[in-house]
Amino acid sequence: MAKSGPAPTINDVARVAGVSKKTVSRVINRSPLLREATRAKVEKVIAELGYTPNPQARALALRRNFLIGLLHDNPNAQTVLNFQEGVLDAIRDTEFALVVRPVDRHSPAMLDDIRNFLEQQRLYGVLILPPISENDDLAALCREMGCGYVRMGSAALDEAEHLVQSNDREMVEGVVDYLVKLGHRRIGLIEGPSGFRSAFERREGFLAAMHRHGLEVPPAALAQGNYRFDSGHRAANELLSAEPRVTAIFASNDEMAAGAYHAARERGVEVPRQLSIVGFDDSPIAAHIWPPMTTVGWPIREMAKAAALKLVAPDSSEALPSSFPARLVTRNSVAEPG
Amino acid sequence: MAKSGPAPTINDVARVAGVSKKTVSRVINRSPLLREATRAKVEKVIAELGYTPNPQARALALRRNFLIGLLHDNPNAQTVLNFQEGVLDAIRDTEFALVVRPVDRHSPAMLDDIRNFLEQQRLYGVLILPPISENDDLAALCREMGCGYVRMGSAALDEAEHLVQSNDREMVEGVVDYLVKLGHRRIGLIEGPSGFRSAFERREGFLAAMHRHGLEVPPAALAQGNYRFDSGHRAANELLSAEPRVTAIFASNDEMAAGAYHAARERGVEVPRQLSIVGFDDSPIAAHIWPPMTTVGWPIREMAKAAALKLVAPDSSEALPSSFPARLVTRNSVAEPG
DNA sequence: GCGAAAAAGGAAACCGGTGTCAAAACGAAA
DNA sequence: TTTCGTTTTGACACCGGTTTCCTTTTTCGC
Repeated sequence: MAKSGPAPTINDVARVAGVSKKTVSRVINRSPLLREATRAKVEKVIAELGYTPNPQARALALRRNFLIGLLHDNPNAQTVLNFQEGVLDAIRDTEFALVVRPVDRHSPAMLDDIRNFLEQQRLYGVLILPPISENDDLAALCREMGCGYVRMGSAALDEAEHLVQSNDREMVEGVVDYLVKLGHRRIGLIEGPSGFRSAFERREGFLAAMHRHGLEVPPAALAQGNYRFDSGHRAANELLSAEPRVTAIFASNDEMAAGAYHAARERGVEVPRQLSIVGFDDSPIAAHIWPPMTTVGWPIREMAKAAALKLVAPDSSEALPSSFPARLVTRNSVAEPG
Repeated sequence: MAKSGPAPTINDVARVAGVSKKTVSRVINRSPLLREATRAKVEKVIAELGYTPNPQARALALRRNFLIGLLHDNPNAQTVLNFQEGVLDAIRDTEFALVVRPVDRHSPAMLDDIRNFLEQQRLYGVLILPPISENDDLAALCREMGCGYVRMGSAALDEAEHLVQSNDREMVEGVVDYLVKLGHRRIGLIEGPSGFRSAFERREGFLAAMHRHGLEVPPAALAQGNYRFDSGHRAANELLSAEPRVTAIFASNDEMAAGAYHAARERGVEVPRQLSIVGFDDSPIAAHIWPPMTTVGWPIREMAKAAALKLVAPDSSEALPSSFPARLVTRNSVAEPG
């Protein structure tokens, strides 16, 4: 393995093995049209030289490359990072690589930025994380530019081939069932920002379950947040100042739930004895806050893996599920009311 | 801007503009050997056709590509993500893209994995985040493979051209000064894992400052952690069971400091009235925990930007600092003792 | 207006792979 | 041993850029 000098090329391999480059190419691509003896001979030389095909040359000749992009604008770092790891699980030992692109949802130039990015890099495809995965213009842009894409979402945002989905609505219903079973009747909701599909699904799940249990949801039990810590703090303050006070709060994500913890603490309301709190996402803060928070976790890493496979190997991924079940992570922020 | 069909190539531009491909290439590369009229003519056609050079073809011809890698194995998602954004700040509007590669520090195959990755992708260079940035074998591997690299670190790990550095040691000394000034005398340290340069620097800073103030550091005031939440919890329990009890704890990162919060709470020790706690990193948990944590923050995004520029534009980045000052972020986890 | 130097532009090869298609090698049947 | 039909293999063009080297054009002094 001579490591010095320029990396060996397909020509070097061909010359040393005494075959044509095309034959080497066939070996690399596992063509079945090869005699076993030839394959062995070439593979030996490849190993000796430590040859690796040049991905840029391959990309050029094949008119496609091996870069998959990750587009995100995410309030939750841990989710994004877990997602990255899940994608890596899928593409490790393949020639694909993952390029990331944080975007600014609030910038009016976002779509143009992304268009430039796609034009420049000519990605094989992109994976889109919520919340921007809910942007239909973005999906349309991908289609228009002939760029593969898979969206992550909490609802049926797109055709199955472009979607990996979680069942937020059902899970929220499960949370409400759980709280009701413990005896809670006055349950407050901290909603996510309007316009977000995930926020919508979670609210609908909440309202549906409350309705199913025959429980009222007065306006004072509904407060709006924006998925950020501060907004959860503010929203919880609203909920807690209404009488009769709610005995439980479901927040549409963990950050806001953590904000609710603060609000409760400031008011001398003890969690969970006087107030139960449930979050959503199972982000690290849920485990680290005191008392540890009961929340809903979704299998982000598996979802990421499925999304990546759907993009790079649509055939083999048909067997994989497109919808993933979240699960309740029970910790210590919930108790019987009173 | 005909968006349908295959993207226009340099040949299309040349044909439409009535010049040779070389001339178009000169325009793209801003060659000064061009008449203004020619440049204008070609640029007009480029704009009309919506032409973008194919990066794979460019990479092939130039024998280098425009991918920079991010190698990390990080306990802190927010840091990694901030870093990614900082890198993006630097390479936005350039042809570079950022490829991420989470690695497993504990895997014996790590170096081989990374070698394969570098061989396969032929990156322009890599950015290496702590803690694996402290791995000298990894740096040696990059050199051996002719791959550019810049390491982030809390000490002089490498030559200036390969390093972007924070001044952890000084900052920790500042923390101790601050605590001493408030009246603390018995201060405990939760160390990071041995073998980590950042952990070493932070400990040395701590010991140096204590020494400078003429304060003792009995063995019972030193506890070992591994940068994870649980280890902070355990270490704080050790510190808090020794008598006379420490009145302040400095933890080498925020996660461990959060663990110390838990330990204090479990023992009925009130923060900050009975125990002051200071963390390091200014990660989100520091702002979200109750009471909000005083900690040390470093300008990760600026450092990332500097690191990326150092890699892709070493000339222009000479003006940028290589060492960045951390700063104390004062919140509510520190009070006078007693 | 002329010649020379400088500037501008083009032809062809090349980067390292892959596709096409024809040639060569092989095996079985005659 | 020849023939014919498969398999294997190779020659060559091509992907979309850049580089080298050479020709053409322009500029300018005289």
